[in-house]
Amino acid sequence: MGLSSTGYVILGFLGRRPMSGYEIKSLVDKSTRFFWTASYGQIYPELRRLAEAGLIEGEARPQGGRRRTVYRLTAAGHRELRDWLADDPHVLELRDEALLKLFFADSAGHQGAAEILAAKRERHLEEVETLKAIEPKARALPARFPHVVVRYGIECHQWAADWCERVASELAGGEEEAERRSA
Amino acid sequence: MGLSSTGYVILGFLGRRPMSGYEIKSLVDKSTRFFWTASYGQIYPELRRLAEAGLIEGEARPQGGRRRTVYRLTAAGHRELRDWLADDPHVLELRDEALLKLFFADSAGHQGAAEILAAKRERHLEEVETLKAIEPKARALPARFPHVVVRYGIECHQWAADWCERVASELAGGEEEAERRSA
DNA sequence: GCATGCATGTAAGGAGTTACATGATTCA
DNA sequence: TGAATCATGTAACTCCTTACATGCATGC
Repeated sequence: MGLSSTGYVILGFLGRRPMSGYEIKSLVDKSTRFFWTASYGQIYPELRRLAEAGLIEGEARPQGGRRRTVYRLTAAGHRELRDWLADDPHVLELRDEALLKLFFADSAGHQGAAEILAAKRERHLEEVETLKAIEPKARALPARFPHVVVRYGIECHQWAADWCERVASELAGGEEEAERRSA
Repeated sequence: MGLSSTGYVILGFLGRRPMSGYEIKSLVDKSTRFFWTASYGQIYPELRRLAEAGLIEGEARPQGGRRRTVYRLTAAGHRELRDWLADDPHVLELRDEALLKLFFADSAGHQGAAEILAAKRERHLEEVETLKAIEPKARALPARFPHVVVRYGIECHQWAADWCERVASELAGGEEEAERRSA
């Protein structure tokens, strides 16, 4: 079928229960954003395309005078979601500016390298804190896997933070030696 | 100065030694692509912009009848590189389709979830193999940090593969229990 | 002679973000 | 009354990839 990646996020959320585009966006911001983002500029046009393709159905559900459209999966949408889940995942991309800087850290001096590592560590620890704040909510959900994924995030960022600390002390040890040699 | 992200990759490589756009691209493909990609469509226009901004200088260095331009950092380019390395890194983005599927795995059944975990594990192990093949070359480099970063990649993907295995067996244990209950 | 690698580039298009515009409702 | 939240949407823009075009050099 060749849906956009955002299309599958939408199908995934609608697989749980019917909801509006706005609600999908706020759930994305609270959950999948750590490994898969989506903006209004993608979500609303994609909702229209999915409806045209017959994978979802919209129903007007105004709240007072505030217009609102709630979407649900059709039978075809359920099939599409299941097929996608059964396919081998392909996208696995990382964009890590700290790692890029570390890669070029020979041009930064050993003080510079230490700062890059410290900043990277700090950043991962912030992510750990953010995810730990979310964790209880994920655990309370009727669905089981959101919590599994949150735990992945916590453990992964903690691992990365620990790696930074470990490498920083290895580097500091090596530097002391180098200083003795050059002294 | 507000360079594009590709601009800094170029400055980083030129910080080691002068080289052509083609060589930058092939080095990116062999090294930074695991956490920072760049295509010809970005590199060649960016080389021109960097030259216009006075951060790099191109010199014609044909090989026989084959035209070739080798770029080097100017003093301003060195400064720009050092300033960028000293700035706090900002971009840290992950796009992991397997994690997205796992997040929605409640719609996939426990067999489906097990398959997602197995596929994710397999993928991380492939990355480990790819990076292990590169590692000796990185270690042999005069620069020290490329090797540090390759080790990060190997250890990180190995950690992720192990996590998948651990969670898969937790899930399998839980499923046996659930089957006993429903039997 | 042909495949592979070196080398430079562009055009088209897809993906995604940001900013903006609009307007209702809720709650302090 | 004003801020925050709910709700939908678009326009402009950036970033980036893919595919293509060109042509020389090297080694089998």
